Amino acid sequence: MASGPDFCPKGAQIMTTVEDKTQHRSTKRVLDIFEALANASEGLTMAEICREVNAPKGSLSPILHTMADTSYVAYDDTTKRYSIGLKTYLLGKSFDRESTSINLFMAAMRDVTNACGETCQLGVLDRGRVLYIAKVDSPQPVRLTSSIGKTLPIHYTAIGKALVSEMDEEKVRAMLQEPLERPTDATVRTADEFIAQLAEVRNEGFAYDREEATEAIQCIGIGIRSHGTIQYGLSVTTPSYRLTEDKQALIKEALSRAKRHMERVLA
Amino acid sequence: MASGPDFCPKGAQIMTTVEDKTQHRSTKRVLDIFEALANASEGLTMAEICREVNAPKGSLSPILHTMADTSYVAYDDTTKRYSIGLKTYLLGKSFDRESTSINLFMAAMRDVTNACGETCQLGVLDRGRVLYIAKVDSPQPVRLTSSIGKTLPIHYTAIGKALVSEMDEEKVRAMLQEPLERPTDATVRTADEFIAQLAEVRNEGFAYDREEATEAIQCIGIGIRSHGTIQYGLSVTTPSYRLTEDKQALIKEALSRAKRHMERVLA
DNA sequence: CCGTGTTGTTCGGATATGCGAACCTCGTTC
DNA sequence: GAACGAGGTTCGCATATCCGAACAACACGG
Repeated sequence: MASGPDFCPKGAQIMTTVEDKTQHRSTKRVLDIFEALANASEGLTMAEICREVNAPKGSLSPILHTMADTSYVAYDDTTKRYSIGLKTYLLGKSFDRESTSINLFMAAMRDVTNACGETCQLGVLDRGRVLYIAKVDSPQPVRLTSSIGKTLPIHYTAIGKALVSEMDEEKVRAMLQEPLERPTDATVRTADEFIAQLAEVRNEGFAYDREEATEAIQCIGIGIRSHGTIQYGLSVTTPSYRLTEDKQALIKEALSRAKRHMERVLA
Repeated sequence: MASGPDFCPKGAQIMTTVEDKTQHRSTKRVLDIFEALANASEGLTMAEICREVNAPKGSLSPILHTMADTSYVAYDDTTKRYSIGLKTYLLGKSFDRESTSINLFMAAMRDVTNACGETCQLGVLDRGRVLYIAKVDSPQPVRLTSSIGKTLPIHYTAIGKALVSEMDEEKVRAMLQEPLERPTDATVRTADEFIAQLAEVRNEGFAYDREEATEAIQCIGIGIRSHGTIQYGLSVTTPSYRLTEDKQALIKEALSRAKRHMERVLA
């Protein structure tokens, strides 16, 4: 195969982003629609969906119909907006019925939040970024908008650093999209700097986000191991002014305890 | 239409069931795969999925790859089984984040279960059947397998009767698949009988399943109205031996109270 | 009542997807 | 180690899907 540079498995695509390889187009569309709808709390019109998934409405029309007919998406006739449907909601339910681990994780996270009074988050690596999959809010006044289901880059999140701390350097470099996005002045500038930080994470067992994602907010993270490799990242988020020495010790202790619990569950 | 026996909109299909009309095939496949995986707690092999969705593996392969690449399904390399993935779980989460009503419904249902000590269920109409969307278990020893996400016919469920009690007779008849499935001796025999029951439901405000679905189990249901029509059905399930006169009064009171709460929420 | 901006549908040619069977790669069994 | 079965991939041809633009339906504002 690969008979020349003109080889292109999906000829018609415009190839704006390089991310698509040998994906099944229709399937990707369905999933992209789900994702777009999940991120839009008020629902989306067809035109908006077209923009999000980068497809003409003529193509999306039959897909949306099928999804609506089966209640996987809901269609509001008065507002002309599509949103996540009941069946989709139930799909998710069936997941945490089966996968008891998620429930046990949540229990461990509640313990952490109880112990240190701060928000606790759980994330995994998803295509080079941190995907947040669970959160237990601190009892303190709410701040951070809930980011469950959203992703952030690995290079300015404690969970991200924890997740990749033991991976091969090349693999990690491949995940970094240079130039590195820098939401604050404290954000790491270069891949080399980032790689250096990972050595410290390995040494200490904890990963830090020192106001690198958001001003005046810090995180402490730890990696959760399963079958030999770090699969999950657990973190505690706190405003800097509350992060005294004692508090930091408390948080680390709570995280370590949760790590032990979770790793026992993961067998 | 029906210009001849050779008319067939999707030529390649074998057309075992008559249910497909102008659905987008690929989309339906994706959704069917989701549904199959959701119903299989231990995951499915590719061959099993092929049977479930009635498609050759050559066709499903690219679809499953795409779904797995994006974490919407999980693939266990050692057991060779596919199951619902993290992203799908998060889709569901995003639903109850938006739709606050589901959470408020759950609160009302917990109140019902607290008040009468029995299992409370919530369902909607989905393509002529009752789709169970939420449940609060009674504190009593567990029995009924959880049926969230599953469907049952309308003709032997209290929720089903409540849901269709105010609909046009023809529409209701269209939902009944004759001959009527009869899981117990008490199950209604004919469409006419069923239609007659609905008049009673309208009169009394409550729908009953008197051991029509399962021996020795009864349900009392009530319809929840939104924008003028009954959109949800709420029910309490209890073993017959526990259903005394007093208990029945208690249940009806709890259901009525929940109905008021829920309808206020629905605006 | 006509522009203008929506949402959504239709249609024919271009092209990706689907089917089915043969093939591959492992384990297992005898 | 040959035969077998299960999970998965590949490939050519038949065919369903996609694109894009034009069209239809409706709402809103002047």
